[in-house]
Order: sequence, then C-alpha cells, then structure tokens
Amino acid sequence: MAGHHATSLVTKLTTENSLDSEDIRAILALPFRHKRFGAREPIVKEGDTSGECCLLVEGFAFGSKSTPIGERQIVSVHIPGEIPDLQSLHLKVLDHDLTTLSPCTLGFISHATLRQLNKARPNVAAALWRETLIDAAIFREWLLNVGRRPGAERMAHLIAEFHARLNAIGRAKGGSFELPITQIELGDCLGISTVHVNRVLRELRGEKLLRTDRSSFHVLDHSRLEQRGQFDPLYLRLH
Amino acid sequence: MAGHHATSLVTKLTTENSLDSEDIRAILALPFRHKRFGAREPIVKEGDTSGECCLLVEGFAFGSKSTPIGERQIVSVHIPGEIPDLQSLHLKVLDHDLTTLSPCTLGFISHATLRQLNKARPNVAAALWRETLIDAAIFREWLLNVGRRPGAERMAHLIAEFHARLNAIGRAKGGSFELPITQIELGDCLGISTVHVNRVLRELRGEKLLRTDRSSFHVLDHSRLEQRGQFDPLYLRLH
DNA sequence: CGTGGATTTGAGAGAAATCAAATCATGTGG
DNA sequence: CCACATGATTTGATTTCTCTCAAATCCACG
Repeated sequence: MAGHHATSLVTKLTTENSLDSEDIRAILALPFRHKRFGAREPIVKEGDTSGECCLLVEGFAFGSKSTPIGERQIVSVHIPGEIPDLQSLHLKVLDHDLTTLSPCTLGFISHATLRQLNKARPNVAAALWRETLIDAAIFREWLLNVGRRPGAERMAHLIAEFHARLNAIGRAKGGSFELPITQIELGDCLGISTVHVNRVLRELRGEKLLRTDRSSFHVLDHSRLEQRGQFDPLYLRLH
Repeated sequence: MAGHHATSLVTKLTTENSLDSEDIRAILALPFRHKRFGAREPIVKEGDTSGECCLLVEGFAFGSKSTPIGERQIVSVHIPGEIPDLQSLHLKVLDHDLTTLSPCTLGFISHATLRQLNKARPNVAAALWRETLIDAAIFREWLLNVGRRPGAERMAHLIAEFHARLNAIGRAKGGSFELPITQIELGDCLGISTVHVNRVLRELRGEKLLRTDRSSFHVLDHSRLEQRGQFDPLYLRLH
C-alpha cells in the first residue's frame, strides 16, 4: 500500500530489528486516527494523562519543559516517522509538553491497541522499546552538549545531529535540509540566549561551515562541521 | 527469601506495575552472577558490547560521557535496586561509561535470559521498559536543570532529587542521607566547575538549607530546598 | 607522618546574559 | 497593492555569572 501512513515507522523499525512479515502486517494494520495540526500548536501538555500515542506522519514537533519562572528547555526535536510520546504508554502522566513546529499530520493510536500489539508480538514490543532507548541516548548526548560544550560547539553538534537524522529519512539533499525552527527555539534546545544563538550562527557561517536562511540549513563542509561540534553519530543508531 | 538479591528490584517493579505471583517468581528465579567492585572502578565503557545487564544490589554508581578533550558529563547516578545498563538489552554498543562511586555488589544477568523472560512474561517486560522510561524522564529533567537553571538552583535540585530517590528506598532518615560523591563529581553532574560547586554549596549552607560533610548530606529545610531548586518529584514516578 | 586527592578561598579573565534598539520578514486589512 | 502590525533577526553596549589560575588547608590512608 504505497503512501501508507505507517510506512515510515515500519522502515525505521525494520532497519535494526528482526521483524517478520506477521509483525509488519500487524503494524500496518494499526487503526491510526489521523489529525492535522497547525504550526506551534500544543499536541499534549505536561500533566496530561493521554490514552493514546501519536505517530508523526508529516511535519516537525518538539518536546519541552519549563521552569516556574518560564525558562523553557527544548528536550527533543521530532521528525517524520517518530512517535514523540511513546513513553506515555507506560508513564501515565506526561512530564513535558509536546508542540508542533510546522503544520503536522499525526496518527493517533490508543494505548490499549498498542498494549495488545506488544503482547501478541514481542518482536514489535522490543523494537518499540528500542526506539524509546534511542530517545534516551539522544537525551544523554544533549546533556553532554549542554553541560560541557561552549556555544559554537553546541550549535555545530545540534545541526550535525539534525543533518544526520534527516539524511537517514531522505530529507537532506547534498547537505541541505529544511527545518522550520527559529533562533529562539534553537536557543531553547541549547540552553543559550537568542542573542547568543545569533552570534554563534554568525561565527559558524564565518567559518564557512554552513549557510542558513530561515528554515533552510546548508551544510557547506560536512566533516569540518562534525569536527567543530565533536559529533559522532554512534548514539543515533542509524542503520 | 529474606535478603534475596533481587528483592529491591521486585519491590521497585511491583510498586507501580501489575505483576502477578508468577511474574515475581520468575524475577526472583533469575540466575544473577554476583561480583564485587571497589570504588571508582569502571563497570562497562563506551563502545563496549556487553552481553549482560547488571543489577545494582548494593552501592552507588554513575553513568558518564566525555568530550574528546576530556570534559566529562555525568548523565546519571544510580542507587541500589536499579539496573544502570538495562538499555544494553536492545542497544548493542554502549554509548556511555558506567563507573562505581562506592564499593558495589553487582548482579549480572545475561541478555539471553532477560529476553526469554520478557517473551514469557509480558508484564515483566512492560515493567522493565517502564524503568528505562523513568530513566529517560530523569534525563529530561537534568537537561532542563543544566540548560536553564543557575548554579545554586541546579545544585538544590540535584540534592532534592537524591533525597527523594534515596528516601523512596529507605536510605534517607530525617532528611539525612549518605552518598559518597565528591564535589568534582557533583560538578560533572551539573555542568559547572569544581570551584563553583564549592561556592554554591557554601551558599546553600549559608541559607541554612543543608549541611554537608564529605559523603553525608543533611537536608535542614526540606520544603525550602525543593523550592530553591524548583523541584517537583513528578518525573521520578515514586509510588 | 608523609603523600595525594579533595576542599576551600582569593584574584582576575572570559563567555554568555541582559538591556536596548534597529532592521528585516511576513501576513493582514483597508 | 500598500500601510501597518507583529514577530524574528541582527547589532551594540554593559553587566553578571562562572571559569581558570593559583595557592592554602584539610583529610584519609598507607
């Protein structure tokens, strides 16, 4: 079924896991309820107790937490094929907000259905569990990035990660990719101020590592950018 | 079986999950291979492909990542009853180091055995999956802490978290707990320098929020400390 | 009782934040 | 189709927090 909405998920899951044709059929048979969202719309919020998970079919989203005084930290950026709130399957109350970055198509699937799938098909359960473990690996890398690297390295690392992940799903051509994220949001990913984001981007542009134009990123020197950000893609477990 | 090595794990898993007596029996029947470690000894290192997981029966450990220039970020601190490298079950290559903080007793169990258990007992699989999701929730909170809070708040938050987690396993009495962590290591948890750790601790002591003496922490004003660190224990999912 | 690691304190430097304002897009209504 | 409003980006000036460097205890341990 060409263009099936769960195709990107199956592609991702079959890359590293041993799913048989029955497993794949079961995933493709999942009754997703599709819904469209505009840009910067909340999907779920901290404290919610959602009864379903959402597959990001098309568009981008991000997870964030905020301090009581309103300081926001973006903890994750999600791209098509991912299930940003898969953890809600086992953690009833959401501990962070989930917001769209661009207009999105989301496929919602109930926890009950997923739990049934996990019981019937342990291979699928393992593959989904693995996805949440990769999320955790990214959190660890971000923690190192935010805790121990200066601004420019931090930014270079983040952009190298975006590039690697988008490339893996065929959304980076010749070092260029589209990601509708503002400098404010980049700052919230990296734990730096908007003003500093701007200066750090200028620095990287000055080093001829990349060009940026709103939501377009052009990596000019791939290997030098990765070096600048000390980026090693191991933690992403791509292919 | 009093003093059984997997007791603390069972206690933790049964708190929030619906495990039946068969599930519990299966966990207690796991053939752990016990091994003692000294303080600051590596358990596994980044890049390793271990074929087993370890239960922290007694003692403390931490996970860390380092940049190429040797800047270290501690990404997790582990206490008895936890399985620090549970993620290795589905991610072959370790993406961070695991080191003991104090002398430890570890119970090793092979991935093959765990996978068998997960297949036979889906409830146990779900409970273990859930543990890894709580780890991820802690990473998110640490990311907010490191990215968006000043030094003193950061430290207050970390100590409040230690207190809450140790209290949940009965290792905090009247606000006091033992945790053999140096100021160097505290700095590596928080992304700040050792010198600054010292000054921030002095500040918190000056505010009569806590007393510290090497590995002893005494929380003097529990609610004011949590307020200082903007600590809300939701993300820990204790009871 | 000496030695090495951990803690503490001081002084100065540096990275990034804040404050402020100009410029640049984007989109809307008249 | 243009004027205006709103939000994002850019730049400058200043302040602040945290780091680095340096050195003096302090403590645990052999």
